[in-house]
Amino acid sequence: MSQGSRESAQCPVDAAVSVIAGRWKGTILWRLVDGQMRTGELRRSIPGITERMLIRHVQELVADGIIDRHDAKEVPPRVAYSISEYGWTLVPLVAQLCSWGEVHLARTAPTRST
Amino acid sequence: MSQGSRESAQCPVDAAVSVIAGRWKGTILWRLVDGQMRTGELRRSIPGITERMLIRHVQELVADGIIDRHDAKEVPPRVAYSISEYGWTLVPLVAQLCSWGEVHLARTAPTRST
DNA sequence: TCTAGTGCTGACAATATTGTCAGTACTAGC
DNA sequence: GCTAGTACTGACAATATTGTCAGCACTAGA
Repeated sequence: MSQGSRESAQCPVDAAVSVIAGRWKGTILWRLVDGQMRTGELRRSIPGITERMLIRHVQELVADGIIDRHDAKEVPPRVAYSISEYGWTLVPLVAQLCSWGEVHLARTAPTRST
Repeated sequence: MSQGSRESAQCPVDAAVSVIAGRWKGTILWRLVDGQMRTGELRRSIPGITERMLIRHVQELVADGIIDRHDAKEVPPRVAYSISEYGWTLVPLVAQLCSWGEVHLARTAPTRST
C-alpha cells in the first residue's frame, strides 16, 4: 500500500474524514448548503481562498460524488456547483461537526478580549 | 494569518475536522471507545502504525482534550490512554462518520473481485 | 487592438504531515 | 555485561497538501 495515502483507512471513520479533510472543503460545503453557486461566486464568498485551491477542492468533492458540477457549456464558461443527492447524506454530519466545532472553538479560545 | 495552518478555520466545521483529521486519529479514537488502553497495547492493535506516529497523534489528542493520559509514574513506564469526558461528546459524531464512511467505502469500492 | 471577464490547467515553491531510525532512563532476566 | 521491555524524544527523509504565478480559449466592450 502507498504510505502517505488516506486511501488505506483502518476504519471507515478515516474514509469519511478524508472526504471533508481538505483545508477549505468544510467551508466550501458549508457555503453550498445555502444552494447552488457559480465558481466565481463561491470564490468571492470565501475570503482567503485562491481560485486554484477552490477548483482543486471542488474537483475532489465532485470526484467523491459529494457535489455536482453544472456546466452550461457556454462561452464564456458558466459553471455552477451544488450539493448532490449523495452529498446531502453527509450534510447533517457536517452540521453536527459545525456545532461541535463551535463548542470546541469556544473551549480552545481562552478569554479572548473584553 | 499563517498560511498553511488549520487554525484559521473559516467555519467551525474545519475546527472540528482538524481534531480528527490525522492519518490515524480516527482509528485511535475508535480503539479507545472500547475502553482504556496502554500505549503498546494500542500500538499492537493498530496494524501498520509505528510507535512514533501513535505517540504523536495521542499527544495531539491529549492536547485537544479529547483523550486523557494516565501515567502510573512507575519504572518501567506504565501509561494508559482513555477518552476524556469532553472526548465523549465527540464520540457520537465519530460513530456517525463511521456509518457514513462504511456506506462511502461500499459506494467507492466497485465490484471488488469475484 | 487592448482590456477584462469566465473557468480552468500546468509548473513549481513553500509548508505540513508522515515515515524511519537511532537513542534516552530504568528494570528484569540470563 | 548483554538483551529485552516500557513510553517517549530528536533528527531527518519522503511524501502530501497548499500557495503562487503564469497561461489557455473565448467573448464583450471600449
